[in-house]
Formats: sequence, structure tokens, C-alpha cells
Amino acid sequence: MRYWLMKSEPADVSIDDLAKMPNQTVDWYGVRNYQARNFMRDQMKVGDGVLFYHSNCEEPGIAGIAEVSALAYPDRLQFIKGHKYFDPKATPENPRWFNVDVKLVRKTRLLSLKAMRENPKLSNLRILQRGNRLSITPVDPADWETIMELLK
DNA sequence: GCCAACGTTGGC
DNA sequence: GCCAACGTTGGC
Repeated sequence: MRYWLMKSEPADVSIDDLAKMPNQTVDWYGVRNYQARNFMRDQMKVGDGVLFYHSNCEEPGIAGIAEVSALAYPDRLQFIKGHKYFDPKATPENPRWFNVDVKLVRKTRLLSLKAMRENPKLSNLRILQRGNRLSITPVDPADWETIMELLK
């Protein structure tokens, strides 16, 4: 069992949007970065813990806890011509992009990026490292525990 | 809207 | 395979 931090732009899918979805589950579509894809395709297992992070918004930070609820499968949007996430080099026989499903565990108070930066215990967290842009990053169990404490 | 830090692309 | 140019991310 592993832990992950997954960024979502709340203008696209917020924690409240997730709560309203059927089964409180969303397919994590639109990842078009190989490293992030590989994490989903090769490492994520059902039941892995997910920190649901709001990015590119007024108050960036962790907005809830979720879990992986389906193993990676081809991202359907890569096949839809004209779609923002269409990829002409992908075919159903040879898909390029994958996504897992993510299910809400619970919405939390917002643990802001600022608060995380100010907490020395979390200095190891990938999201806080300089230049980090990856939308999916592994989270060390110790960091997960620290964050769970903070969100109690 | 700025821009640092990355990732990707494509000519050579 | 190198690397300059370009595109994207995302905090501020």
C-alpha cells in the first residue's frame, strides 16, 4: 500500500465536485505526463491513499482524502478527436495514456500549501520541493501520518 | 499577468 | 543523441 498526492484544479474537479459524483468517484483523466502516467499505470493499487490537492487556485492545498478505487486503464479522452486531451498517436490497440479511478474518503479542512511550507516536519514532501510540477507524486508513509495528524 | 522551472519537440 | 526553441505548470 502506497500513498500519493494528486493535484486537481478545482475549476475542473474540486473536492466538492468529487463528493457529488456517482459513487463519489472520478476517473483521473487528462494526465499527459509520462512520469505521472507511470505512477498510475505501474504502481498504483486499489486502496492506495490519496491526498486530494487543489492547485492553480486562490488557496492551493490539500482539500481531502481519497483512495485509488480502480487500477489504471486507458484514458478514454485520448481517442476523442477534437477533444483537448486527444492524442493522434494513441490507438485503442496501443494506448498511450492511462488513468486510475479515485474515490472520496472524506473532505477535510484545507491544509494550505503555506501551512505545509511552514511545518518543518513536512520539509521532505515532494510538492514543496523547488520547481515541482508533477501532478502526481508519491508521499512517504511518515509524511502521510503527519498530514493525517494535522487533519484530525 | 509574470516568470521560474521543467518537459517536449524537432532539426541537425 | 544534442540542444535550442517552444509549451506548460502553477505559485505568487
